[in-house]
Amino acid sequence: MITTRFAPSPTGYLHIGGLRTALFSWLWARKNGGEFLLRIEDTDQARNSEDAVKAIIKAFNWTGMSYDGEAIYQSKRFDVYKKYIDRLLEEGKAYKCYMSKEELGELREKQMANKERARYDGRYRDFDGTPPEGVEPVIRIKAPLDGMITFDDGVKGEINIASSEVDDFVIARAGGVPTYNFVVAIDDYEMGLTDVIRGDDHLYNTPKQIVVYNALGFDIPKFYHVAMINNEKGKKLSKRDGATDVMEYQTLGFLPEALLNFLVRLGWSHGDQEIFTIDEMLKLFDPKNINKSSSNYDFKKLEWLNSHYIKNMAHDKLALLLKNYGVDITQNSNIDLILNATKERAKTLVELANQINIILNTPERYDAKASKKAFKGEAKDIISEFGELLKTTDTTEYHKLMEDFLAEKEIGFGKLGQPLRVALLGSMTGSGLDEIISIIGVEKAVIRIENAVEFIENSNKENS
RNA sequence: GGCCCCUUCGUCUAGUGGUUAGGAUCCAUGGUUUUCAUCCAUGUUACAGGAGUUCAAGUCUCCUAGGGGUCACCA
Repeated sequence: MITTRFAPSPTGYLHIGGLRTALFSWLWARKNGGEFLLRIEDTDQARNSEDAVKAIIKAFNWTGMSYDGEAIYQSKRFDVYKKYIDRLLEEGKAYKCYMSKEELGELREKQMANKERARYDGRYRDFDGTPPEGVEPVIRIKAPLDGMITFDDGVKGEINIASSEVDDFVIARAGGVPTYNFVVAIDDYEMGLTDVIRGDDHLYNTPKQIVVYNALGFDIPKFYHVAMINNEKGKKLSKRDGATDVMEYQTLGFLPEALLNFLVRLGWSHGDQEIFTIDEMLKLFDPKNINKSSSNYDFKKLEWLNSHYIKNMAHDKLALLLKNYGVDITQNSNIDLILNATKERAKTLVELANQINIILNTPERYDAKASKKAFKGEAKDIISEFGELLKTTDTTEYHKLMEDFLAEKEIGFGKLGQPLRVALLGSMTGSGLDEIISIIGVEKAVIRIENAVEFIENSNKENS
C-alpha cells in the first residue's frame, strides 16, 4: 500500500512546480491503488488565507486529479501536536529554552562574523536551574550531537548529513504553536504516508524531520526530492516569468491534459515517449525514473502539446470548453465543419475561439496590408462575378465551383482566392475558402462579398 | 561563507564500459496546401573542463569550474 500527499501552504495560488510534485505523488499513489491525501499547511496564522485554500483546491480540481477523503488542516490539529510535544518533554527528548530572540540574534551574528554556520548552541539543553524571569520559553528538540543522519532518497540516492548541521531546532514557539518541521513529521506519520514526494527545497528539512521521527520512534517514510523547475533562462521561476499560477493556463487556453503531459515530462521520462494520456502516465510512472537535475520550462513545447491535444479532442467536448472562451457552437449543426476548418491552426483554445469567431462573424474591417494587396486591379470584378455565380448555383462543391470559374476565365487561383479570402475573413490567412463558405452558407458569403465590393468602390472614389 | 545536490543538442530527455551518442521541441530548408496552419521529408547543434582506472569512458574515481538548494520562534 502506497500513501502519498500533497501539502501546500495556503499563502498564494497553486504554483506550476507544486502541481508537478502533486502530479508525481498522485500518479504514484493511484498507480499502486494507494491513497493520495491533501494536507493544508496553515500553522502560520499570519500568512495563510482562506482564499488561497480555495484557489489551490480550484486549480487542483481543474487538473482532474482527485484526493482521497477530506483535506486535512494543520491549524485544526494543534491538540494532536501538543500531545506529542508533552510526550517529548516528559521523556526528556525535548526541553524548554529561555533564550530570548535578542540573545539568539546576537549569537547568530557572532557566528556569522566568525564565518561559522549559524546554529543554536544548546545552552538550555541540560538546564536545570531557575529559569530567567519574564521569558516565555520555546521548546526545542534534542538533536543528536554527533554522527550522521542518513537517508536513502528515491531520487538523489543516499544522503548523508552530519548531525552537527542540525541544531536543537524549535518545535513549539513561545505561546505553544508548533513549527513546520515538527508538524510535518507528525502528520506524515499519522496520515500513514509511505512515500513523500516533494521539492528539492525540502531536502534540508528531511534530517530535521528524521530527528522527530527517531525521537518518537516512528518509521521513516521513503523520501523523493524532485529538483526545481527553472524558467527558460535557467533561473528560478518567478512571477515575472509569466504563467506560474496553474489557473493562468486555463485563461491562456491550455488543456489540463496538455499541462499535465508537459509537467510529467519535466524531470521524468519513459524512454522516448513524449505523449502520455493520463492512463499511460498511470501505467508507466515510476519515481525511479525521476531526474536528478533541475529542468527548464519550455513554453513552446507546452504549446506543441496543447495543439496536439486540441487536434485530437472529441468535437463535442471541445465545443463545450470553447464556451469559456466566448464561442458557443454546441448547438451549431456545422460543429464538425467548423472545428475541422480551425483546430489545426490553433495552439490554444483562445486561438481556436478566435479562428472560429473570425469565420462566424462578418468582418468589420479589412486588414490594411491584406486589402491593399488583394483588392487591387480586377479583384473587385472577379469576386463580384463570383458572388453572382454563388447566388445562382446549387452546388455545395465550392472548391470545384471555384476551379471551374477560374478555368473558364483562364486565370490562376490566387486572382480569386486572395480577394475572396480578405472579403470573407478580413485577412490574408485562415481556413480554406470552400470550408468557410460551407460553414457560413452562400447567403452570408454573398453579403460579405458585396460588402467587400462596396468597400473597394468607396476606396477607389476616395483615391481618385 | 558552511553543508548538500546537480551538469548530454538552445530546451525537455534516452543512454547503466564497446552506439555513426537516439527521440521530441525549437530553428532552417524542401514538398503538400489557393493562403496560413497541419502533415511529410531533410538538415544544423550536445556528453562543462582536466587528470586517472581500463584494451575501451557520456557511462567508474578524483580535482576544478559553473549552476542550484539550505542555513528562522516561515512553510
